[in-house]
Amino acid sequence: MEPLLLYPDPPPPELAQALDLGGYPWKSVADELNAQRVEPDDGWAGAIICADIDPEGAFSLCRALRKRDIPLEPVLLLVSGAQLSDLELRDDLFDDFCLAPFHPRELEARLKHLFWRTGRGTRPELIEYGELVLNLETYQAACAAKPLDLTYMEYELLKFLASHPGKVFTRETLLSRVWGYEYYGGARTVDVHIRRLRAKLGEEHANLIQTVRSVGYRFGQSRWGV
Amino acid sequence: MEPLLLYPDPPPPELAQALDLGGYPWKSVADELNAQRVEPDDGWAGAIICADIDPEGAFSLCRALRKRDIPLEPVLLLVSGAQLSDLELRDDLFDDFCLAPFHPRELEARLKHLFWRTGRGTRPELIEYGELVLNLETYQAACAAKPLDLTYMEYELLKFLASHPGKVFTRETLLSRVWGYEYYGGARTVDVHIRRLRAKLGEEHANLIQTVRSVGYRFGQSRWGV
DNA sequence: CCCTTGTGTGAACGCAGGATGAAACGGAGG
DNA sequence: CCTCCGTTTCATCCTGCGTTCACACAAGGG
Repeated sequence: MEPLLLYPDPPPPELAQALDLGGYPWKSVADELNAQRVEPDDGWAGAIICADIDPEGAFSLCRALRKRDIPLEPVLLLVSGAQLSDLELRDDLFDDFCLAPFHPRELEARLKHLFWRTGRGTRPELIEYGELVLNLETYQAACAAKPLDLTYMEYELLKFLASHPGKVFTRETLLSRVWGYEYYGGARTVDVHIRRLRAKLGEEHANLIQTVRSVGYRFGQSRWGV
Repeated sequence: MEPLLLYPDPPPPELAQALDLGGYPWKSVADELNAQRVEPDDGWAGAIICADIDPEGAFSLCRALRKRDIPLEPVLLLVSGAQLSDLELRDDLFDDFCLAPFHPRELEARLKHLFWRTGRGTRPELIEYGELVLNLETYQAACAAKPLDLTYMEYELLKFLASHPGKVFTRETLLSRVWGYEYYGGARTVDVHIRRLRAKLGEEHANLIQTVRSVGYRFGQSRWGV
């Protein structure tokens, strides 16, 4: 995901913290010139402008962002309660605003709704390990940029293993955690699914799933290296 | 100025008071039927839906308002902090939201900004995906420049799927989001509608809707391709 | 070296979940 | 009241895939 543009530089610590916790990358800038210089190749994902410290600079930056050939959006404004009445005259400079001090979850909800409105969609939930990527929303998996056609149980098994890399699971544990607690069937079922997963991962990545003899299976490298 | 639609009936006293002080006329309604009965000749100016008391009724009213021939907008949602995480999947049901308890001036600022925004018609009236086009204003659909004759439920289902391309939905989710929360019927109903959609899309585009076995259905491809 | 134990391999079975066809239901309009 | 059309439900068929087995192979221990 492209980073968000933040103003001022440095941004308020609680803002930076909220974005970091939410997993949103960001860069802070001091003015429009600075913004152009550090702009990533793919452009900004949006902007969060903090207007309660330096309103003048904030609004002038908003104006500059909007005057670009491709206006930067969405723009989320952080304002204090005392500034609410000033917003009316600047409706065109921002897409949404949030009262400071804000609750991190309100900020995230506003970001998500803004991204939805502006058509950028929300970030998909992903599990990544090396070249392997699992998209939890679309139930799709890919390895080395090549999509894997996994069945339901294969996907669930791989998802469970990949979300605990390095950890060894016995067949019984896998059966109870992936198949369900009340499951009662042969433990060799796990073997077969592991086999099919390895086959679909391809020879090159089959070693992502390792056998730990007389114990079970492990995804990825152990912490001590192999 | 036309009145605002308020929910529930009676509305929270602090909401009514804030609007009265701001000089905004309003009428409160108990449901969509009620809303149609007391609707003024010139229509509503917008809606403020309080969702922290009765979320079910609130969201179902939102949906009804959006499904009108001329969707009611703007819709401002009042939510409690605990509901923030629920908003993500209902992005299409409202235009802005405000945390309760709210400051009267924040509410007014949001209203003003909403009126400004909607006055310029920023709401997307088209959904496009590949050769498929949905015109939300005329309730018409076309695929490969050929018009599709869809029934109401078919259109609603396709609209919902196409506005979340790539994402997988279970039948239960589809029933609750497209048919409505209070819907209680067999899940196979979804299958039949999917079948008809695929048939009307034609053999060439039937694969726009994919079956994810033992999970549900997905519209379109993910960004990795198939 | 054999024996035991544990895992990889190939193939077959059987069932659940989805597709399909058709009939019943219900509301709107004439 | 009847008819039409959209929706829902039911019954049936079919396929994918999860499960199981039998066997071959590898590892480790005495």
